[in-house]
Amino acid sequence: MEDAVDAIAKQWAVARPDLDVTPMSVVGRLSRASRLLEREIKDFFAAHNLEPWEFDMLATLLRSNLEHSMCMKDLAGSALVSPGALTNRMDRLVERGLVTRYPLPENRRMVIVTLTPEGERLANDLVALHMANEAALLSPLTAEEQQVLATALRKLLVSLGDTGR
Amino acid sequence: MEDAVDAIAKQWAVARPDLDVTPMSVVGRLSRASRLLEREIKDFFAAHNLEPWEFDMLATLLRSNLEHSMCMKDLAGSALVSPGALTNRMDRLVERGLVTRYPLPENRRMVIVTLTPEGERLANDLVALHMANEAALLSPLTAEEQQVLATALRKLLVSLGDTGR
DNA sequence: CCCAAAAACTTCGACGTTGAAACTTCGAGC
DNA sequence: GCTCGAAGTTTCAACGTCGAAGTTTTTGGG
Repeated sequence: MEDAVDAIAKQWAVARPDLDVTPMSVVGRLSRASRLLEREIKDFFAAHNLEPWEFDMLATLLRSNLEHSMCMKDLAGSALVSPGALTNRMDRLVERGLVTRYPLPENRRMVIVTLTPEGERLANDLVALHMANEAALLSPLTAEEQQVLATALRKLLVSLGDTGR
Repeated sequence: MEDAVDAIAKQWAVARPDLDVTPMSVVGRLSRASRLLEREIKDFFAAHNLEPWEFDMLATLLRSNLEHSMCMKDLAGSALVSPGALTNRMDRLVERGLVTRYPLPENRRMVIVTLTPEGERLANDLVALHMANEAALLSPLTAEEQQVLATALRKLLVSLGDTGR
């Protein structure tokens, strides 16, 4: 079956037959799939009165295995956002009572963010539901297809420098 | 080799061994890869004094094969953005002299956007360079790996309803 | 010691997007 | 012919992001 990117490729074949549009058939699909999945995920979290980025931050802290704490810099790197955006995000989570934020005594340049009990409970409850929702979104693909996707994307990510440090 | 998502999966294995995080290993990689590719592409267009969305709009018009014209609604659908965002984008492209915009005489509800000669020239010049840049970004993957990626993503996109109409 | 550079975070203005409300134009039924 | 609803676009406020400049704290060489 055809998707929107196939339609686009056909148009290029007429408008610019000299071009090889293979790269776009990968990059374009990556971009569109990511965009559409984010929409679905946003709807899912909206049903739980949460923004996707809010869950993302809580889940990152939950899995950190260090008293559910991280410094701002590592949180920003993990979420692929700028430091300024991170400050803004944490302002809101502190306000909602889901995390605490205070300077590290040994090095007061650093600010440590920690899950509150309420934040921890919320993250623990939602992570399972979130995985189930993602599994449902991917269910049209077989397990092998998902595996192949993950393997190819891992190689691409490594080449883009996304090696968790 | 390991990527950032592998590191995240390992953390979950400690924090929540009851969870199957396979879905995240696909969705997470899709999201990160898309994000990182967009960064690279943004840098590429910045070197040509253009925003990625500006090129996206020009290229969409260029390949439309209908006098390089489209109505606002179809442009918004093609770019996966809201109608309000489309109005904003076209305001800027008109201002830069890259497109014209006027109501369709037969149905004055519709607004038709058309490439100017300058917009057409710019799009034609950049599309080839853009494809070459994308090809370079994907070059760590073999042709077969790229093919496998495209095929799996097509299936996913169709299941998400992204069938160019 | 001291001063300069580096590191971590915050602040701030510019920008683009979303989503809802408003506006205009068209079409279908009475 | 009117009217009501639908379709296409624009407007607008709220929101989140980026990137650069600014602040505070730490480190290291002289």
